[in-house]
Amino acid sequence: MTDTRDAAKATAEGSRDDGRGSGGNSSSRDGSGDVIGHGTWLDKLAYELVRREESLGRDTGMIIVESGLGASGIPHIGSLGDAARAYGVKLALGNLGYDSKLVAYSDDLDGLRKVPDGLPASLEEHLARPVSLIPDPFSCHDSYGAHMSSILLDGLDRVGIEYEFRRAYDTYRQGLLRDQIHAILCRSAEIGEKIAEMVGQSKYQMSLPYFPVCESCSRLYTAQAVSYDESARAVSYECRDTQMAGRAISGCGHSGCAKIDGGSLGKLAWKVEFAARWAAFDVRFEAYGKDIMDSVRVNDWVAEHVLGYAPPHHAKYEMFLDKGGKKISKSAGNVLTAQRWLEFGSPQSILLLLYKRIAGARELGIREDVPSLMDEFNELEDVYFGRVRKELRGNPAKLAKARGLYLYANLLRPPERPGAHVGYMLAAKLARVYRTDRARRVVEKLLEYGTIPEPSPEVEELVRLAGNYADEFDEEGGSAEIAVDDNMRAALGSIARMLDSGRGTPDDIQTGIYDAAKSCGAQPKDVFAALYQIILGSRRGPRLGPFIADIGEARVSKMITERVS
RNA sequence: GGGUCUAUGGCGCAGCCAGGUAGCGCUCAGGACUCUUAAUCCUGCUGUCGUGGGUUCGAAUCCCUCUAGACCCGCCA
Repeated sequence: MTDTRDAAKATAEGSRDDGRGSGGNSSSRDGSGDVIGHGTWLDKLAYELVRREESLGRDTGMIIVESGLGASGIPHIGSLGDAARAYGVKLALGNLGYDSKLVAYSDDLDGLRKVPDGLPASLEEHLARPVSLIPDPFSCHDSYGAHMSSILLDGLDRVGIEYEFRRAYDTYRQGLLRDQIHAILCRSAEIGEKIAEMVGQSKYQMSLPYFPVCESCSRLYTAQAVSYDESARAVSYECRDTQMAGRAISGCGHSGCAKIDGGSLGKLAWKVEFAARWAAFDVRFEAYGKDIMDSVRVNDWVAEHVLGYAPPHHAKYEMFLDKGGKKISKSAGNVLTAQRWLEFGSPQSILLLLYKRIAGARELGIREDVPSLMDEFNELEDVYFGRVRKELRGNPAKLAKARGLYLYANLLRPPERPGAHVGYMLAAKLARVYRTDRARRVVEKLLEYGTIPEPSPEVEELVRLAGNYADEFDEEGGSAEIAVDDNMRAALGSIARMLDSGRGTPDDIQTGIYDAAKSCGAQPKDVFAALYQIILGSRRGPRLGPFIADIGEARVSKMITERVS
């Protein structure tokens, strides 16, 4: 890594940012080189990309990064990840001094191959039709495809990602890919051979890598392109029965001729479509999931050798898995959408998840990951604002990376000062106790504890999120066992009676508990622990006197009685 | 058949993609503090960083081998 000082770096130095993140740009002590940008994988990727563009001699005036959005199923958090990471590269490029923008491209001309679980079976009749021609089963958008895309776009909007939206439907209708389609179809035989050689798929040795939409029944895939007329720039096809996702789909028998310039509807096969788009839109970066690795390899070859366009720089990522280690399915049952995450976690927590790293698989669950990412964001904020954790002190590269990660999680627009840091689980626990008038009462408690100096909208938002978490993932803590011996029983009984008399100040209650424990020969420590167990389901908790006064003496008395008798 | 990822104290994980003292959370055990701010603090659980090689002054980290598990692709897009 001795070659990291060059023009790109110099440009990066010149760019003005917040003035803090660049503080880590000093040599690391092993002398292996300077930190690039903000020291994260995004910066490294952007740097590599720029170097490559320069060696290719391409213009870097406006670098397009692209993300493809599936529109055939409910978009899960992995789809958001593809776009968010591409946007991260755009930000890193900007930080290095290059203009860049994200194109979000909806594959809304893809055919519906399978009705996702949880959606009406009436969609069956539309199988193999382009999703942009299928009516929206929820009747709120122009089409099925538009409905699905809108869910993802809403997610992007809510985390603050900016993009230029494009659709396959418009792209083909406007004939934007006509030259690329022509070039590909003219050399389809050679491409078919190459695909067979590269990935073992023999299909395109027999048929053209282009799917017209049958003008009679408006289905894709059944309409099989049999020949291409180079001068007319049209494919002739026959609509035949075919197999799709393991089931038979009937063709209508229609024979037709489809122009490739937008006059007729149709699309390229995936194995060659990316290449056409990259060349037409001048895409310089596109991330991809490992499930389409083969397609990307073929597309790279097609771009390079058929279209004469050096393919974009890539980054491969693993799928997000759910906690069982299964791929997150697109069926409605367990889809982890951005919207669902945002019920419990902040936009920054989602971005932190996606920007933290790209390599490696990860199992993802809201219950486990939202609290830790929410807290991790606070830790990074502390690092960024100078309360450096000691293990980072001796390592400038890692310090820069931590700060950089914070910056990206804020989309490079960090706040002026750190927010109030409240542990997520603490907020959730308090929210679990105070279910009515939650925001006000939890904030009151936090003030009382000295956790926060004053109420703020951010804290209220945290309470709202943590409250949703508490409601959704309510741990029935009452099930834990308490060792109740005779002394303990007597003490708890005595406390219950005291609470029933109901005239205690918080201090009276606190003292009363202690006295009851001692007079019954029980360890106060154990009695307190038992009470926490009964009330909160945990071994510890807030100071009990004020706490019990807060939630109601009668209620606590009842909880004790129910538990001990 | 092809490919990718994962393997780190009792449990769960971070660190790896930019090599530099093996860390965090939880749990458990013991101790300090004669009622506890969500108490706090101390100590311990003696980690062959899956195996075997290689590169390096130095490897959990980079390269190769092997083992086990998971996932993806297999003529759908």
